[in-house]
Amino acid sequence: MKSNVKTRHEARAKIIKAMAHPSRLFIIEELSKRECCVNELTEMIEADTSTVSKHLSVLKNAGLVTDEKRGNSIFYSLRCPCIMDFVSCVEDVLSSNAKEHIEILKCCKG
Amino acid sequence: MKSNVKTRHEARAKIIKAMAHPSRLFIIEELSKRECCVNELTEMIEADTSTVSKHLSVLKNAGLVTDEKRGNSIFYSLRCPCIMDFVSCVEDVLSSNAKEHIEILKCCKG
DNA sequence: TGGCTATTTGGCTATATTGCCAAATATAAT
DNA sequence: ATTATATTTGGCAATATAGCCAAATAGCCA
Repeated sequence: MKSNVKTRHEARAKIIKAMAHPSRLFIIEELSKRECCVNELTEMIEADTSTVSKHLSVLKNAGLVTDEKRGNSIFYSLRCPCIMDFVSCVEDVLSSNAKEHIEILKCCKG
Repeated sequence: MKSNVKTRHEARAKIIKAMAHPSRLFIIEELSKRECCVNELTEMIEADTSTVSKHLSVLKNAGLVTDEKRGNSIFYSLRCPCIMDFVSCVEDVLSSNAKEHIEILKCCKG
């Protein structure tokens, strides 16, 4: 693979990898509705605060979210709303998978 | 997090995780142009055949690609072309990141 | 100042992923 | 049948990730 092509895909993979976790997808979905602080997300996810904080830092590092300190809290928000379009594409794959499984079941039954 | 919400995000994460690797993104991009067999992809990627084969099985397992045996080879193709729309969203994030870095540099220079 | 709340960081263990090699399998061609 | 070609599988070592606890940090308020 040519070096510049490799670099391009590494950059993309970095961002996609940041999304590739259930809790982080949950966070992305919540932030697409409204900005949230760490505490709010922690309560929703029901994990350790430090764990959620680390997830947020992964997302921030990838450039998917931004944070803003206001009063006592830090509010996170989604940086590129187009991310949610992607989630809908993932849903397409999922339903496509489900259809195929149903087809396979039909075939088994004969 | 409610159990059904958790399940939904786990399913999504599984698919996204399958995309989250430079070589697999390269494969997805190539397959979006035309179907390819393992050998072709192996030559392009310049890795061990077994490595590429395993990447393909990850993609297949997630339902992102299908394979079809023809003659001596197995041809892989992309199952949901909308995946490429997502890649363009990732590009948005990347260029948005780049812009921000440039802004930061400007600020430093004063 | 000193305590309070919100968040991040360090450290650790458990688990998952990657990529190579060698070996197994499958199919085509001679 | 034997050989050659294409692909997958098993095994292993190196590396990366996840999540918890404890401790550190930062800003607010009395």
